[in-house]
Amino acid sequence: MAARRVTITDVAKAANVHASTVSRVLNGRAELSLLPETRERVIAAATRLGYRPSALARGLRLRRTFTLGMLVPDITNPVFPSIIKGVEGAAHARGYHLILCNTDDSFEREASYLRVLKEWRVDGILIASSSTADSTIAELRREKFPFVLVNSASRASDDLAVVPDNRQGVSAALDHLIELGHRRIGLIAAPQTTMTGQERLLAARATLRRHHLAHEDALVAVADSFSEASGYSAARRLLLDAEPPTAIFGANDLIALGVIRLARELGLAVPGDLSVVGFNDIPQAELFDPPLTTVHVPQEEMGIMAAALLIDQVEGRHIERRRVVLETQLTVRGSTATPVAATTTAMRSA
Amino acid sequence: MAARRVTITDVAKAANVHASTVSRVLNGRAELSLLPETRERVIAAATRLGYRPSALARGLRLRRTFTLGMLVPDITNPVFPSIIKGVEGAAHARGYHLILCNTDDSFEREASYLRVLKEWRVDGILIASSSTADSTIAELRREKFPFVLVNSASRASDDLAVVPDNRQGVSAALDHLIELGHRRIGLIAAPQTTMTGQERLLAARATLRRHHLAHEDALVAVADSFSEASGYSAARRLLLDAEPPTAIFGANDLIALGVIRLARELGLAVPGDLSVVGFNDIPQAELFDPPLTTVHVPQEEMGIMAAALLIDQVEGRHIERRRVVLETQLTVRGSTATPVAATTTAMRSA
DNA sequence: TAGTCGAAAACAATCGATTTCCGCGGGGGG
DNA sequence: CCCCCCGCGGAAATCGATTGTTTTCGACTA
Repeated sequence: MAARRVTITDVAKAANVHASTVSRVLNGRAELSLLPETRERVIAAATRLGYRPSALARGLRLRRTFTLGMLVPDITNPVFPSIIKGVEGAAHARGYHLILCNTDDSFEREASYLRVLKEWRVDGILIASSSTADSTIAELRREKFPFVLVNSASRASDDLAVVPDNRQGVSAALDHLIELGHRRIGLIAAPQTTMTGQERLLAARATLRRHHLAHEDALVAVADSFSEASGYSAARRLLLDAEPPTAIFGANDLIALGVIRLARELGLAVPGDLSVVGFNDIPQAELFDPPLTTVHVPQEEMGIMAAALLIDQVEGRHIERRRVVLETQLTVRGSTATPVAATTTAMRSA
Repeated sequence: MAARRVTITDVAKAANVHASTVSRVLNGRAELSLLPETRERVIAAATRLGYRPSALARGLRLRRTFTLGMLVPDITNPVFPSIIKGVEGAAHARGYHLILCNTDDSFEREASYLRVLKEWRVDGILIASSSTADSTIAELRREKFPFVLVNSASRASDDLAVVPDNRQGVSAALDHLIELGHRRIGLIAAPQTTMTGQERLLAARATLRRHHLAHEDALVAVADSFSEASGYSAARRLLLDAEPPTAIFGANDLIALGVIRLARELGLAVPGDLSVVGFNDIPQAELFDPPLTTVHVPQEEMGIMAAALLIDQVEGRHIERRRVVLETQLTVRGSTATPVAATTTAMRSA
C-alpha cells in the first residue's frame, strides 16, 4: 500500500505546533486567537504534505458525518435517476454527500441497508422506496432519526415528505381520457402495499365515480411492481378479456410502456385501438412509439426539495411545511386519442 | 435526539465482561478460546440491547471500511443505472456497499468527490466517468489506490478495467449499415476528451476505410457530451449539409436518440430517409420510435465484473485478467433500413 | 519587583471499536 | 512438590480527529 496517510500529527510536527493547534487553524472559527504567523506555518505545512483529514475520525468525534443515505427501490426505473440527481446536487451544494442504496424492492435489503446507514451515522435518510414497511418507518420515527420520504408519503401525515400531487395528476389523466370519449377505461394499479399504489388507485376510482363511470373489477389489474414487465403481464388480464377497455391508465410510465408493448404484440394500434396514459413523465417519454401521454412530475425538483428538507431538519432549522406536495401536469402526446367506437358513434350521430 | 447509542461498553457491562471480550465474541475467529457460556451471555446482551457497532470507529481502527466509491458522469444516462445496479448487487453480495457520486461531467466535481472518497477511506473506487482526467487516474495509480475503470479504459493498459468491445461493436454497426447499402454514413462521435469517444471514432474510421468508403470531415461531427441534446445539435451539422448522409452512427444511444429527434423535426423519416444506429442498448431501446438498432452491451454484467475485480484487488486476491473486454452484439431493430437511393439504384440496375 | 491579565498554544480527554500483551488460576509433567 | 503451560478474559494502546482545560510567557500595573 501507499506510504502512510498524512495525519494531523504529521502536520503538527512539520509546523512545530501541537495537533490541536492544527485543528484550530484548519477549522476553528475566526475569532480564535492565533498568531497569523502560526496560522500560515500550519497551512503551509498542511498543503505541502497534502493533508486530508480523516472523515472517519472526525465523524467519530463530531458524531456528525455530513453524509446522507438514500434508499431507492429500483435504480433502473428512470424516475429515480432524475430524483437522485436532484438530491445529489442539492446535497453537494450544502456540503453533504450521498450514500445510495438500491433495495431492489426487497424488504430485507431495505432493512439491511437501513441498519448499515445507521452504523455509518449518516446524518439523515431519504426514502424513495415506496414499499417501505411501516414498521421500518415507525422505528426511525421512534428513534427521532431524521428522514424524509420522497415520491411517496406515509400515512402518518406528520412525517416529512416531498410528493407529487397524485390525486390531481391521476384525475387530470382520466379526465383527459374521458374527454376524448373513452368510457371503458382500464386501470393498472401499482402494488397496493405501497402508498403510491394505493393513492393513485384511490384517486383513479374517485375520478371515475365522479364521472359516473363503471370501474368494475374486470377493468382493474394490480401490477406486481412498478416495472415494465409487471405492466405487461397485468395488461394481459385486461386486454385478453372478452370486453377489453379502450384506454388504460398505468400507475407509472414503465407500467404504461409494458401495456404498449403487449398491445403491439397483440396487434392493437396505440392509440388507434387503445389509448395509454402513464405517470411521471420519465426522460425520453416523447421519443417512445407512440410518444407517451403522461402526467409530468418535476422529478429533479422533487429531489432538490427533499434534500433541502432533510438538511434543514438535520441542521435544526425551522421547517415550514412538513409535507411538500408538488404540482403535476398532464402532458398530452401521442399515446392517447379518441376511441374508435366513439368516433364511429359520433359519425353516425352526425 | 434519541437515547444514546448502544456502544460496545454498554454490552460489556450488561454481560459482565470487558469490552474486548465482546469484540472477540462478536467478530473473533472461531479458534479463539472463549467459554461457550460467556459467548452466549454476550450475544444475549448484544441482541437484547440491539447493539450495532459503529462503522466509523471500526473503520478508524481497522483502516478498512468495506465501502466502495463509484464515480458516474451522469446518472440520468440510462446506461449507468444498469451498470450501477450490477455493481451494487455484486458489492452487496460480498459485504461491501457503495457511495455513489454523480460528477455531472465536471472535472472539478470529479476531483472533489475523489478527495471525499479518500477521506472516507473507501476500500476502492470504480470510475465510470469516462472523461476522467488522466492526471486524476495517474494520482490514484501512484498512490496504489485500488480502482477499476468501468465502461471506459485508460490508455495505460495496465489499469484494471471492464469495457465493452468498442471496436467489434462499432464495426458490426457500420458493417450492418454498409450491407444495407449505405455509402454516405455520418458519424456522431462522443467527446474526444474521453477514451470511449476516441475509441469509437477510431474504430468507425477504420471500418469505413476497410470498406473503402469516404469518411470526409463533412460526415463527422463531435458531440459535446453523451447526451441526447448534444446528439441533437451535432446532428444539425450533418443533416443540414448540402449532401447529408443516408445513415448516421451515434456514439451512444442518447446521441442516436437526439439524431432521431432532429430528423423527425426536419420531416425526415427514420429509417426511411435516414438510418440511425446507436451504442449500448439502453433499457427500453426497443420501445422507441422507431425501435432503436444499436450495439448491445451487457451493462449489468459489466457492473458485476467491475465490482468483482475491484474487490478481488482490495482483498489481495490474485487477478487473472487486468482488462476484461466484454463482447457486444449488434441488435437490429427498426431504425435502420435500406437507403432510398440504394433501392432506386438497385431497381434501376435490375 | 511582585502580581495580574490575557493571548497563544500545549495537554489531555473523548468518540467506539480492535488487538496485542498480560495476569490469573488450574492441570499436567518432571 | 514445584513449575510450566494453557485457557480465559481483563488492561491498555491505538486508529485520527476535536475541544475544554491548563500552562506558558510576555506585557502591564501597582
